[in-house]
Amino acid sequence: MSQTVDRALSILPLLAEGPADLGQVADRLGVHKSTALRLLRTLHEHGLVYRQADQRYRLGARLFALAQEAVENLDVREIAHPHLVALNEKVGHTIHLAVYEENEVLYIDKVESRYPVRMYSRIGKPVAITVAAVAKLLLADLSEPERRAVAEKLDYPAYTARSTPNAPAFLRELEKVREQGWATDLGGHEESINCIGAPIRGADGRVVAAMSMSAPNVVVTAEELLTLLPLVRRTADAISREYSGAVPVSKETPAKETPAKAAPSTPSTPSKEVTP
Amino acid sequence: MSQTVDRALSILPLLAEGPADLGQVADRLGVHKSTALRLLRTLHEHGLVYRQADQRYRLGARLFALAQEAVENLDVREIAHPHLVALNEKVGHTIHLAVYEENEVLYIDKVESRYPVRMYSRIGKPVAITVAAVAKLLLADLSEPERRAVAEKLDYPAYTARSTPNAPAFLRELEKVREQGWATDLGGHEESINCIGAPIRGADGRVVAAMSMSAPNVVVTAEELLTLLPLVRRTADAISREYSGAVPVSKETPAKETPAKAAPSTPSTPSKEVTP
DNA sequence: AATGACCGTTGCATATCTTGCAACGGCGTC
DNA sequence: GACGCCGTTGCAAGATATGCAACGGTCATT
Repeated sequence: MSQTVDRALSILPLLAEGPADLGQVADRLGVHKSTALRLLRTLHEHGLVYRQADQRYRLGARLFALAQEAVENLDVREIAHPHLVALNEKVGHTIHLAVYEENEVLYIDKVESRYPVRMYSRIGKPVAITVAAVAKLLLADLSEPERRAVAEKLDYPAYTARSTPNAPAFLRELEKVREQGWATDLGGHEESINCIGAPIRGADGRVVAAMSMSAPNVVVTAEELLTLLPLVRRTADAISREYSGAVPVSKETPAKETPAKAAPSTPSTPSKEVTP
Repeated sequence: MSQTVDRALSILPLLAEGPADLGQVADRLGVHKSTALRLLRTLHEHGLVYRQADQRYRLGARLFALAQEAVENLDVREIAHPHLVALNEKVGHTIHLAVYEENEVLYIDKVESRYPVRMYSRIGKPVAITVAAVAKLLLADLSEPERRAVAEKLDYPAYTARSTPNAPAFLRELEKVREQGWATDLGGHEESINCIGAPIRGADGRVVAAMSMSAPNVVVTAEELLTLLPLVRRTADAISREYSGAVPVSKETPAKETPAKAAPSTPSTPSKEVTP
């Protein structure tokens, strides 16, 4: 809606591919060099792009800082983190936390496995949306027409033989996840890795986030992993309760029923917070 | 230099403080609501801001993705990472990697301590520039006038009694670091935490990054930590050599076979990730 | 239930701000 | 030494962003 800003912002994904010089940027934007120069200057002043020694432009430092602050403002994350760590310390496997936003599912927290086998995933990375357990959980909560709309638009890459092949299969899977209240990814993304996940719900029952536990076959089989499902679900439920306004329980005593905050229109508690 | 873009980008740090509605954004920008609306729309289309259920705006998902891609395009990081992991596996302490950019020092990689004691730091977070070992190393490499210019502009927060108190003291410290080729932070940021660091140099001898090892007093004393200095310096030197174009030594260095090609414009290896 | 206030949204006319052009200067190459 | 390449700047023309005023919806108040 604003041409100038639109062009300026288009530079960012372009630079994400790698450093580029003025001419390249101008060409790919389809504008005159002088125009590109001025846009880059403005981005530079805001720290979003950085000019390296060879005069080429790269994405800048403030981008990290912004992303960092953004992720820290997500209150689900704040609340969930200690629970995730506790679960990780109990079972040792990798724990992920993810949210759905604007047709994308992305990890917002992760606790690394204690086992030497490392997985590659990163906070901020978009998730393989058609197969990941957390993605299924988050999408399953959408309304039926929404689910269908999303499912139609997706690609269905065949990561493995067990990847979700197409939209109908995906929708069936979402239906199943919706009913049972938990999800799995058994080798759907990487042949040797299984995940189980559970939803985290807000006071109104809507799914606000999803968590999962992942482990490679070489550590535990899928069946063994599934025996941990109750643990995962309990953790997710505990997070849900706390997120919905319940007082954090002191220990692992599932404990006291605290009156859920009934206020439908949550008083605008400014979620202002300061990082030490 | 471009007013429109300037205004649009000013919204981002504003939203980083927390969600805000249209009126607030317009006020703080000093523009009409309709103008703010159009700017926000453009930002929204690019995924940089997200509109949550209560209609307020937040920083968006693409911001993470961009920061992520950006950090992965840093070739120093690519090269250093396996070395950092190896060092961490040997000694168990937390390892950081940082670069200097535009008057800021920021972490671009981190390998967590194996010990239960966690430290507070995050990739992307600006470093406590006046006390951190990595900051000293990076600034020490600047020319004398540059160092002075930077040192004058800085604030010198007294995190602890051992924090660098002022510019002259900082410049002396930088001089010392410059001569000895390594740096420490002994309780300058957190009373109970010590760090030792070493510089990573490019082919031309300039410092391109710095790494450090951190450990709390309760795990090892400062003296014990200092006995690990040779290990840190060797690791840093190994990274420097590889970054300068040398073939990775086959010894304990990770098995990443690459022809001795110094080309820095290496296409980043598509990072495999695993879905929960 | 009706009213009023608030907030986000839209169409439009004005004028501000951006754009492309052409020319300059630095730099490495032929 | 001259040429070509790339980043940079001043300027005029015109496209584009801006503020205004009005609309419509939602929520709180009476």
